[in-house]
Amino acid sequence: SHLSPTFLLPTRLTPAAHAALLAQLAAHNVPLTPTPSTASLFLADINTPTRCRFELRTRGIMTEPEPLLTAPLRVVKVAWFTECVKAGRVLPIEPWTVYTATVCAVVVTPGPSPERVRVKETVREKERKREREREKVQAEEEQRRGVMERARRDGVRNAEEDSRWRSERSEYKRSVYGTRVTDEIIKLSKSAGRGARPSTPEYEEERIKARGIDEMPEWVRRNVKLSCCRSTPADSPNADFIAHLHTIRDHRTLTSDEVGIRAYSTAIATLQAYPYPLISSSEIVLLPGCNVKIAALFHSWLSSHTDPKLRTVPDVEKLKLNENLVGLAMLHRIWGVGPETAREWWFVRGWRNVDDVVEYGWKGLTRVQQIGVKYYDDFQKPMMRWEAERIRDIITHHATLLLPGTTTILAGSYRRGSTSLTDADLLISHPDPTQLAPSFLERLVASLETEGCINYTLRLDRTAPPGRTLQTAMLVWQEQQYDDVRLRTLRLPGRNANVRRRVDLVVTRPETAGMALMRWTGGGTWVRDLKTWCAERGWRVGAEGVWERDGERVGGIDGGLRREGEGWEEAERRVFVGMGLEWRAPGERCTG
DNA sequence: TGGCTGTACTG
DNA sequence: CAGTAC
DNA sequence: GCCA
Repeated sequence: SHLSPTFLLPTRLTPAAHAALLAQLAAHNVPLTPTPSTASLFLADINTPTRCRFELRTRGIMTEPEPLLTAPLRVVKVAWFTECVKAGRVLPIEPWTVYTATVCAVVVTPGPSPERVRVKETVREKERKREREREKVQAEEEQRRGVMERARRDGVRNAEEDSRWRSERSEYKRSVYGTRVTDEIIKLSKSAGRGARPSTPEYEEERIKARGIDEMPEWVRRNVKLSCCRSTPADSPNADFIAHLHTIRDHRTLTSDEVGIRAYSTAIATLQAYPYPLISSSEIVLLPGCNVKIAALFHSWLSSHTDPKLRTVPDVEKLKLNENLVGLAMLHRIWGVGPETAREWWFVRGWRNVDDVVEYGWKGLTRVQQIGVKYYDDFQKPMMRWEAERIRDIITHHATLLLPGTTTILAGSYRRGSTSLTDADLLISHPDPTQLAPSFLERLVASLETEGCINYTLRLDRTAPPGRTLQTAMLVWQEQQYDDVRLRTLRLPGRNANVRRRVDLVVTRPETAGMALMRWTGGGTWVRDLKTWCAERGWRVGAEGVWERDGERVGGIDGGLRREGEGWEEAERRVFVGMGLEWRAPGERCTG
């Protein structure tokens, strides 16, 4: 009661905890104020003054640090209050005070009010929780019924309902019966260990129909889980089914389900590496990174239709029709808009399309989001390989003017062989380590800007702390090729109709060229597994791809560009060797 | 039952 | 720190 | 969601 107007900052509090605390504060007659600008005491779960200042600033309250005795405003740990309650009396506030300050200005920001922030959190959390619950229920149901049980029952029912499946030599029939039998095998071999299979005569005939562990690729038999240790081509005989897993992973992305993203990425990478058309769900369970859930999805897909071209997974189709997800995906496609922002715009602000974003929120967007919105359409358009090559040639030209002897290579999906690209990743280096000044990237970007090739710099690593060997720039590119007719007849600068492209530049010192090339060639899961591979060996990847063990550089790994005319690929090859990995052509790293 | 690749910029 | 990107 |  003798306290000043108090505001509870919701930062880092769950909505439930926030609400509970508010109720508790009210119950103890703490004078709560609904507007932070009128408060002089803030309760918060924040540990640093810097963060306090930031939190207040986002609420339009500009502060300067001020000594405790004279400060009119202070931020205090929530724990102070809870301790007081526990002690049954008012404890000294000083030990819990994180930040003391004076207010220099209060700005009425057009941005979200604290209340909106709170609402935002609530909605977001609810959404996530709802998703989690839904999936948990679904998963439990899967477990309860059991893949095997379901496969068997469905197989029987289908066979009885439709005599076609019995009379025809349809692949479907074979697969259903194959499923039945091999599920038995899996059950046993999973528990008894790989390769342990029942050899009773009644299985002999059936085993021919479904692929057994002995007929699996070598990496399956060896249970190789990391995609960097096997070949993953771009084309898969199971592409149709894999596409459904992609849909689920996209959903997990939009709901910020990190674990789900990881799990489905692993499964996708495995199936993408699997060279045979899948016959049964039991076959899937043998694959590393795939288990009953993926098998259930496959079974669902397999039994959805006799015609492989028309097969679907009902649960996935529901996702595709979910208008919330469709909307979120659309907003998420804006460069600079991740899952959090997409959810806030869609659920809290109610923006339904990119035009809504422009109309109602333009001023509140970050700079890169504005650029992302501006070129929304262009950035969706795929780029042909020759375009990436042109970009490479132009940049190489400029780089060489700046520094003769510069060498470049296109990485990313271009190097993996994609025919259509979403961006161009260009690596730049020089065989002589003494030649690459820390400012090289900045000067190169400046040069390209002067030339008019670059519209915007989305991000640029400025001159780096000593020891950094690698710098990146993320750019918006537009080829300077004007409308010739207008230029000649009207003598006007024609309208440049060229599509804006995303271009990433990576300048690496020659010592780390091989590593950088690996990193930027991808794909995503491949690189992740590469890091896992190294972590399993006690190796660490430094920021610029320097390989260390206990602070020492790992012996034998030499991914440097050599002066003697050796190229990028050679450098990368030596990294493979040094890490004890078999060389994989870029086209075999298509982990999706 | 815990852990999941790892780093850097921006606001 | 949270969000985003590679 | 899968694995150790």
